[in-house]
Amino acid sequence: MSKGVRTRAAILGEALSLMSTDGLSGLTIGLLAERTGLSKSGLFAHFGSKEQLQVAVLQEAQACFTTHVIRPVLDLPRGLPRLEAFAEGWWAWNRSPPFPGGCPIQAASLELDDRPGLLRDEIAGAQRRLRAFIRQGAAMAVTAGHFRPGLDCTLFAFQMVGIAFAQTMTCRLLGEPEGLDFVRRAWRLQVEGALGSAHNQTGEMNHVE
Amino acid sequence: MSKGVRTRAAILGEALSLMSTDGLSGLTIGLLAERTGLSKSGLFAHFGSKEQLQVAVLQEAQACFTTHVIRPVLDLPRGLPRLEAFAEGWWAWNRSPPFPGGCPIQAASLELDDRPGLLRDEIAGAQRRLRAFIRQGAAMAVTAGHFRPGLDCTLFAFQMVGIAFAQTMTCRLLGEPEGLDFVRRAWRLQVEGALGSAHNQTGEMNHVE
DNA sequence: TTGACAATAGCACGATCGTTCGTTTATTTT
DNA sequence: AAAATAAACGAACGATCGTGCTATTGTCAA
Repeated sequence: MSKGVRTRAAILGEALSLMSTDGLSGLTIGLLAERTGLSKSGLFAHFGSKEQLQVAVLQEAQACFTTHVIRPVLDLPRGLPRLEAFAEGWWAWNRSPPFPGGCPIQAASLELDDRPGLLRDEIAGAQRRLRAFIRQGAAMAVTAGHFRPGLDCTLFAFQMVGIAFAQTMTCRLLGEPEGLDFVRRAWRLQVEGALGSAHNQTGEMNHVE
Repeated sequence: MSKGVRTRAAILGEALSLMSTDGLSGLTIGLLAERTGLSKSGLFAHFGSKEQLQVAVLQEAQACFTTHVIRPVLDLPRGLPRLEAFAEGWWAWNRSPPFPGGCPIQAASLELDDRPGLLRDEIAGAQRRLRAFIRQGAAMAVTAGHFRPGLDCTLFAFQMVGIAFAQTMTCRLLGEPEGLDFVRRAWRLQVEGALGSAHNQTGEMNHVE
């Protein structure tokens, strides 16, 4: 591993921290150079432009998410077990990601949604891949007989994304300690609504007399 | 209405548009002065500091939301009718608010969640009030017998906020035209899960044989 | 160990940032 | 209409922004 890639990695790590608290627009070359102990121009040479730096940071954020949340659950059996583990891992990531601030991808999603360009394409791709992962996870649960046939897995992914956003708002913006409870209960309701008919007798939602 | 308040209102209107596309951090005094046809210093004098300008813009955004979404539904009967109308109004607001970009409050919620200060307090207050409105709306539906007794109205609000965020991501970032369908179906599932037992026989979720 | 090359520093640039100040122009009140 | 006050301007400030250059330093293979 040559010197170049090593410092580049260090820069990206520091950039992730900075971006998690100050957002993509708060990620400034001067500030980043100061925190990494490099000169502005020395740091700049690694990326060639601000936009390429931003793209690199977004990709680094995705890689970090994959390492911390996605990869660990791939060892688990397909279907509900993997999906449940992923959910728990995701909630943990959202509450306390390996950065001082919140999840950079979530923040960037709302920051960039009205500004077409390379950056929005990058973040949109990330969100599409995440949704596809959830959708496929739900589909596996259907195949395995955990979830009922005919479940709309795309809608399932949509709902799960919503829970994640609501969690960030509750836990980070409002700082409510019981936020994680709501997340788990909302998720439980969603899962119970998707279960096969064999398991559909339990849960808060069923008040059929 | 004196001259001062009139131009101040014009400034805030333009500021809302600018903020909806470029975020709070993209709301710059120079740019705003250019768009309103004022000089930088002339505009600046209206607020005294950048932070006070930002606070004023956040408050203006709340007032706008109240006018467009909250107030119209207060004429409707309490309980489910009002709640349903609010939902439809909110989805419409999220998809196409009266600004060129997306909902500024949603964007600011994720932009500011890690930066304590006046601005975060302002936006956190806005979100708390919104949640309280939803919670009370659900509570009225319980009182009216539309929703089942014992419904957790706080959780209900949490879930609804999640749907709204997921909608913004789907419709604005990903640009999927069918996004509104998912919103409505997710909302329908949530409502059906909250109905009183008299209505609980219908809907996608019930596959009890 | 030296020569080739990658990595970093230093400096300067035009632009824009938020902010202050003194002045001038509009508006309102007397 | 004149006096008093409010509103807007123009110019400048130090700071920082992203981005070019030209050196200088460091790293790695021959």
